[in-house]
Amino acid sequence: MSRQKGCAVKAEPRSAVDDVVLQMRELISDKGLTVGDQLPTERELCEAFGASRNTVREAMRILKAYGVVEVRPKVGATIVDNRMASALDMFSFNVMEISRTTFSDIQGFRILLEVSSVDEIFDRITDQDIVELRQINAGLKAAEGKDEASEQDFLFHTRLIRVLSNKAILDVYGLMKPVILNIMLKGKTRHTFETDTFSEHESVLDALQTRDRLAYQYRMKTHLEMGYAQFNKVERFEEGPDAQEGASD
Amino acid sequence: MSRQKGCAVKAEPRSAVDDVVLQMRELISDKGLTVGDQLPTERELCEAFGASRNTVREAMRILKAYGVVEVRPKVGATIVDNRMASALDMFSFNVMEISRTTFSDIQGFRILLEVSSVDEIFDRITDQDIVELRQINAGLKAAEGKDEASEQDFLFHTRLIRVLSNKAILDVYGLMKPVILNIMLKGKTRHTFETDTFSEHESVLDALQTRDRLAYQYRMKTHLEMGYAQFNKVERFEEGPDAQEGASD
DNA sequence: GACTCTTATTTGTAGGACAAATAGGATAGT
DNA sequence: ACTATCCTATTTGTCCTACAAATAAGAGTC
Repeated sequence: MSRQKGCAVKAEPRSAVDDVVLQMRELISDKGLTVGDQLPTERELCEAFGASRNTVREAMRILKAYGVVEVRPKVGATIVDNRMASALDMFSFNVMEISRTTFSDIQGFRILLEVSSVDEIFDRITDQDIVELRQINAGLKAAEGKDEASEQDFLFHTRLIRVLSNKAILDVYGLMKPVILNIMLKGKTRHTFETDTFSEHESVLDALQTRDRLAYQYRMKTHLEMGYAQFNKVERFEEGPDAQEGASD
Repeated sequence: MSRQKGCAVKAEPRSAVDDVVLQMRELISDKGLTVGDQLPTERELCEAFGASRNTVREAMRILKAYGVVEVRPKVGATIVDNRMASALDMFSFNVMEISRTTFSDIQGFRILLEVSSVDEIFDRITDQDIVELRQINAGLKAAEGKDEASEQDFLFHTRLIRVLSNKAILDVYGLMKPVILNIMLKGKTRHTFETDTFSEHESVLDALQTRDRLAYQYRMKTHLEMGYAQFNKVERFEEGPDAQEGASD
């Protein structure tokens, strides 16, 4: 009933939810809130904006979808910046788009990211990182089946990428996960993971540990191309593995 | 009271709203719905998914925020594709400083992609590519305003990336477009584009033409870091060499 | 047959209730 | 005195009902 509320100043025929979103944006910039800061509780926002809780919640959903806030029970809304991840997610709506992308593109992308970033990686990697990478690789060797092994394989590479401390790249990796897992599984057996993949990873880690750039680049590139070669051998140009895809991410 | 998570399909500890979003995505891809098609009414979705209307509405808000659906009273939800506009909107949020990390991440990503891919680029680039790149750069110089100039700037870099013939990388570039445009616009004037940016591009092209790898890498890296420096100059927040609180997550 | 009006349906908003999660204080044990 | 555990108050998550606003479709009128 009190739908007409005090906003007579600029009472556009905007929806109440959009109105609240706008007021929240103003609140954020007016108070100079940044990442890590908290927003008022839902009920406080209701009072402040003269809107019902439903309306405030729908507005909050928009901000969440934008990757601008994160909400936890009891704690409330915290300002974050996950917009890149949100953007990727919203464009992954056509999962088919990226899935149909030829596998070789993804693999070429990975070679670029993991091999060419050698300088950054060497600058940043710590002994602790290498310890954890070896643990993950041990987990790969101990994996029960192909699926678990490929998960560990993927984890190994994302853990490596993580040392770049670049969330955008990590997000992209997450987006490509379904495709990458597919590549990893193609033409491999559990035994392959346990032997070849494992030792390839180990040799990469050795190069990392001794800070041997050339060895790292050569071994990592060979490793990645190996997987791709395996893939080509089996698949040969066939396409369409979307049947069993579950998007577990 | 019927909050017992009726979906026994795969009862993950996901929120009900996220669950509905997922089911809607499945519905869309299962039925092969595309732009212009209608979704069932809210109440039908409630029944279909066993969720309350509020939950369905919040899920719908997410899809709306993603620019995937459009809702009109009485008519219902129509599938659209305004994702690019939504992306732009969500990155227009940066009245706040929350973008610093994102910006540096993206810029680091670009350096990795455009500088480190030098071998691939040199292998593949043709004279025709360089001709077109010079045309685009001429367009940059002739641009009317900042916005048009930044578009040309972006086009220049995507055209360069295009020679990699890697759709995955190109797609990722497309996704990052809103952020990249933002970076380009920060601390630049139309004049800056016309002089500095233009000549930096030209020197990069010269290096490409003469196949001078070192010069290419140096110039491109400098060019990209220049943009980032401009950005920092405006923000005026970066002090220490690396104040990374990269405690992961 | 064309126009206007009513109606039924659907979305938009409000407000209340309860469950679930949890931060922070209260309490008990050593 | 200090730690560990439990309790409570607060906050988000979900469901429900009710009504207003918008509007497509059909009924009624000229």
